[in-house]
Amino acid sequence: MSNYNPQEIEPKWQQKWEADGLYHADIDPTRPKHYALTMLPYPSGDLHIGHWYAMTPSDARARFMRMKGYNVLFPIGFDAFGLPAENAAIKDGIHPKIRTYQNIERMRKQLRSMGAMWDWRREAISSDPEYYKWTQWFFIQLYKHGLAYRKMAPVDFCPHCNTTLAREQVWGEDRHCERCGTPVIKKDLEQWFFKTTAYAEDLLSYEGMDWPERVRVLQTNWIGRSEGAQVQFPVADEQPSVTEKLNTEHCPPITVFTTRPDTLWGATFMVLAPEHPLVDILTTPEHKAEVEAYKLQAARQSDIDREAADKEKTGVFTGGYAINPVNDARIPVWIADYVLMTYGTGAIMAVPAHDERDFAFARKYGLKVIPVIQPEGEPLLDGDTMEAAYIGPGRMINSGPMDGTYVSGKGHADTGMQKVIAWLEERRLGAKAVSYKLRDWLISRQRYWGAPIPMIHCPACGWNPVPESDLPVLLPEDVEWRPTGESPLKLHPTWKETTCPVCGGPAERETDTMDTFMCSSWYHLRYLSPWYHQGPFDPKEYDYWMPVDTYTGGIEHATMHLIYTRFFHKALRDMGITKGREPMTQLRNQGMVLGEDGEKMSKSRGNVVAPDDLVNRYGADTVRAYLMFFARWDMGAPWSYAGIEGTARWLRRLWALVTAPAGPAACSDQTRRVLRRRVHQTLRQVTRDFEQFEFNTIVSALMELLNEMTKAKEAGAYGTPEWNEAVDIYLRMLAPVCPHIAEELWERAGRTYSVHTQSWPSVDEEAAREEEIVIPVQVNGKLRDRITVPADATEEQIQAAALASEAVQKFTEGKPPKKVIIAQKKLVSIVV
RNA sequence: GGGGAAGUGCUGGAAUUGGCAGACAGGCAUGACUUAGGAUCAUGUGCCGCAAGGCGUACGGGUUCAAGUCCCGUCUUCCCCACCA
Repeated sequence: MSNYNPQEIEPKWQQKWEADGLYHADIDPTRPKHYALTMLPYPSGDLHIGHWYAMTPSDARARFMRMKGYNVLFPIGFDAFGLPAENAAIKDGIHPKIRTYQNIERMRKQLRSMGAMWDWRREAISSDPEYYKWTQWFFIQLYKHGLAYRKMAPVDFCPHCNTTLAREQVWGEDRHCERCGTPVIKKDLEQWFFKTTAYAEDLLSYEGMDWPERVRVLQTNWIGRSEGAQVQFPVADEQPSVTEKLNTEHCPPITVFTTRPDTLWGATFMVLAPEHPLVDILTTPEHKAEVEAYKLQAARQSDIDREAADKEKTGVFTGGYAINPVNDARIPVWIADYVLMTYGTGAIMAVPAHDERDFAFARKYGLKVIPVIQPEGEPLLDGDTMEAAYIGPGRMINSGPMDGTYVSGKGHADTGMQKVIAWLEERRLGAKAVSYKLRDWLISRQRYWGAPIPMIHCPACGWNPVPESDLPVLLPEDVEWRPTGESPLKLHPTWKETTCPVCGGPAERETDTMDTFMCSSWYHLRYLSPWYHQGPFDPKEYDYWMPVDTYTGGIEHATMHLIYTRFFHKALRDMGITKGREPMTQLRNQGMVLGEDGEKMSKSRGNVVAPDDLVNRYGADTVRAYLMFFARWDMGAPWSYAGIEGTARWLRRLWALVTAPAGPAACSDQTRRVLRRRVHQTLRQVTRDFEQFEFNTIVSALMELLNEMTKAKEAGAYGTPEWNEAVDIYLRMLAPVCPHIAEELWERAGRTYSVHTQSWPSVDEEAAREEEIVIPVQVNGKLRDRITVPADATEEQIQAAALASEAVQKFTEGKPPKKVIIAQKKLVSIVV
């Protein structure tokens, strides 16, 4: 008998599986398919324990599904474009391409050490020209369908990374860069956007999707749908300045979005965002200086400063007036930075009596407060003496024709509200409207290491896409990296020079590259056929494998990648490129492995756990099993070196139990029956836990069964048919968790290669059934005894046995029971 | 300020969803084997109590024969969003 030596058996089996193509997934119409996808890694250099934590249970689940009879596709690749490689290049001069592909080579080796069932033939790398050719092609499709457009926009800009950031890449109260932690600044740039907002409504539906509630809530809040009305407020007093500036008699009305049209009669002033286009027109000469100063200050102010103001509202009067369309009241127009140009229409009607922010502003600047919603059973509200805005339900007052209408207050689009909207629509003063917080996706990045945006600008013909036959637009390799804030492609002497695809005249390429979330929005499609050249994917492969059945990854992508990829799928679907409502049917998120100190792992803290070291010391199987065992997968936990010993011990004991010889079989029928029962009970639980992604209890159930088997072996069960079945089923259950030791022991047990092509055993319910059951007996809610009865005992028999118990009689003190409850044969409860 | 998740031994965590709280591990203690052990095995390990027994799932109430699980309130921690009209 040899000792368990993972360093010997693991590479051996990995090589054999690879050589045999054991994990190749090919179209097979005779079997149901299962597309198991785990989020692809960024090639940072070394595989992190977090990658193991995310990927090995996903692999185990994919293996389980395969044994269940599914044709399982479990692919892998690299999200290889991105900032870190380029930032490193600026620092040490190593070309991002060289570094990235070196890292990929290194990480491939590390990934292989997991023993996962990846089909490496389907590997896709987003920085390969054959890959980003299609990323560019998708951009052009989106452009052609009006979903990509260019506009000047104030963007968040990281002065350290020298690039723009999407809204979701700006983190924290100090609004710092997701990658480097530097506080971001605002900058005005011409940028490319995708119209994600066109799909806001579609993205809010999760019909038919098995996604965690948590992710759905995060996405729903992120999309931020509000119902209300748009209302036009005409500008009052056509001033000479207005007609002059506009060259027309009439100034356009100020349009506002409100969720409280029922409070329209209480609108006593208006507030525009400082950037609002009507500000200049409305501002009177005597207020011009003040308004200009405020605008300048607001523009200069970073968002940090706005926060630091501790929500103290500031603003200035423009001197202009608007007319409240419902009651013709002449109301002043102010500007204030608490109104955001990026939400709604960039202008609000202020109803201080019923909105907290407007109330604070009105009190600060002495503006009128008119209550229009009266809470029932309360003294009449008085605008001069109110101490806070009233946002609750009540009846409309001071509202002319609407007086007496009941409304439910903030956040309720009730019938009262509908009535007001209908009234507005009848008079063409406004209309029902929906507003979203979601903004269009800014995809331009002023960086080198990304997919070039395939657009050409011609002085005569404007912007046009690169002809599809010219794709890919290749990244030049001879570039310089300088932290200038401009794309290195712009500084390249010749790269941007090209000809216009329309007129043939001299033209310039777009020098920005695409946000890497663009690359990762469709990688699950490239995996289908990375060898395919006629399109982004082979439709045959698509029709067989899509949609993704199980998608696993971190929750941090809830409002980024997971929204983008859904948008992408839906946009492509409407172009006839993809099919179905959604790209990923089921989603499961793992938690995070923290350092031993309970803090997030980081090099600077020195609490990083290197999986390579663990594999060298314990073997991949132990690391896999421990990562599944030591925490609830969806929760994560701090790492513990102490805990892994227990898992290592378990596999050593298993090895010894299966490989050590034993005497001839000589054991009771009872021992054999009990062994078989335990095996099938464990199988039942493990099957259920795999289905529900509860990996920690899979391992603990296998540990328990090993303890039972050890006892059975001591009782002489070795060599019996029950023993052989136990080993057989045990190794099959172990195979998804610890593929190497399962394969080795399977071979040593004399079974045919490979354990991984075996089917998942089915539970023999008859064998799993208990013959006798132990039922706890409570008297007045307190546990007093346990009785043992045959499993098929009737409730009457159980009750009789319970009442006959000495311990029970002692506590009932001879009194007749008032009530006896037998709960699903699990417990007897006696009340006296 | 809004939304969400969680709170169980010394530690990680179980509890088949209202039915024996603490499975399985780690740690610790005692013992065995050993020149040695980052090896192995055995036993014990929620708290109080000599015991009978009592008490125990953040805290306070409630529903129920029965509550870690359901309801109401409070506290703590973490995550996300945050002037969103």
